[in-house]
Amino acid sequence: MSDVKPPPSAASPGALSVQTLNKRADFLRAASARRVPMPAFLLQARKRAEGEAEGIRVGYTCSKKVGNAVARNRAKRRLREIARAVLPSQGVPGWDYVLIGRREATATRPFTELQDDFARALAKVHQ
RNA sequence: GCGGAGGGCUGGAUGGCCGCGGCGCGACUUUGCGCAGCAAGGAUCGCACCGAGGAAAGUCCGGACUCCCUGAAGAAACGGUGCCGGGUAACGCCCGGGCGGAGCAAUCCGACGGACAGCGCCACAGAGAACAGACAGCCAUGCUUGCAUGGUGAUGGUGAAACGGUGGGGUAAGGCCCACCGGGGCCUUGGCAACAGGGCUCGCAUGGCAAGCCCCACCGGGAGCAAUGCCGAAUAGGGACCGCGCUACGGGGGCUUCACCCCGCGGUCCGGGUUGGCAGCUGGAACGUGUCGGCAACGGCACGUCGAGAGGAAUGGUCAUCCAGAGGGGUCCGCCCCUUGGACAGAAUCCGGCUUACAGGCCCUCCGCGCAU
RNA sequence: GCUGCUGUAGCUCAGAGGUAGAGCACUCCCUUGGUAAGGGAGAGGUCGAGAGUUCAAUUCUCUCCAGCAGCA
Repeated sequence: MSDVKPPPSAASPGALSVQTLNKRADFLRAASARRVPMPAFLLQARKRAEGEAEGIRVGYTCSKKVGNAVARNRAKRRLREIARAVLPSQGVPGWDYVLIGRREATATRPFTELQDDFARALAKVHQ
């Protein structure tokens, strides 16, 4: 807040832009690629073909198995929050990521641990 | 003080830091006209404001609003409602009253019309389960002394239920007679009505089930915002059947006419394509306060307020302090310290209800018991 | 979001207001040298849950709870 920088002249594409997945086909393709299980979520990821889309894309899945509407929304929000915190620095452009919530665990695991889990899962999926 | 009944309100608070959705303004940027600028857009940035519930839930009722069908109304069919009166846009909801039941009471509960309009069912047991009839028994008469005829329905056993109940008198026995209770009919008084009170009369014509069919009264056309309308893109410029036109128009062969072919219009179905945008989309039978009418539900009037509009779907993450709550410890009994920790649950066209889920907290009214006065 | 449908034995399904059944599967026995088939016997059920009507409810009525479909 100290120095108000002038408005950016152009929307910076590339590493910093994170888009949200919302097509069923994208989810299906990601599901058939690599997956890394974690105590509070499951990460699926795939490297897109050339020219398909730009930047990092991420999707969230919380099915009815997670719980009622309140539990599902809460899990989705926490997943969004860790993605916002971790992906700009540790995500790789050209990849699609899908985060899948788990019952109880996604909502109750301490936030810092959840964040560390995600960082470790990303490292593992990139190898 | 203890126990209980009814109703209402509330559904953690404050502040950092980082984020999300909407709308407005500004910046930046794209496109078009054109070049002062204007219009439309943007997945970017900044600022300001707003941003879940009492149930947003279940989708059980009732509407508004759209589309479809239909000449109007009515009937039939089907479905629903069901004591009476009122409230309401409407309701299966709410209020008041009646009747029945529970409770010492406050109060609570009740699908609560009709069983002489008709049909049906009532297993097992039992003599008999519904216009009665007679297994045992009892009584009388007859005599071939254990049978016949007649009377009786008080007694027995069965059953959920047995053609009123209890008591007394009389009789061979028995509503045969009487009293009370219960019931039917008629009249009458009060009440808008449900119904209640009173009088007279009838020895008593007579189970239950209508959440069985049904009768009576009243209500209801069908589908749903994924409705529906518009724009764009893309594919096909299709196929089948029916009806109409059957050459008046267009095209073809043809000099022209007739005739023939392609075909034209409408409807239904099938096949193929698109899963984009905008509208519908939130100011309303709205909410708050006051006042008037009404026992009340509710209504009238006046003033004030604007309170989410997403679209793979926004309210979050984290930290600190406080406030309830729970556990432990200390205590000068005022309290202090540590740990833990926040019910049910998330708008999706919008309203009125019902039902179901719910940690706690606060307030009001009333009843019973105990104590004191 | 809206609209339907279904819950009965381990599985697939019947069922009428009066004692819950069928087929497959399971257990035991017979048959066979042995297995399969066949025959006989047996076990297994809060009829999804809770209220109500009825003398009596799995069945009738209401309210919940699950599961499965359809609609752009």
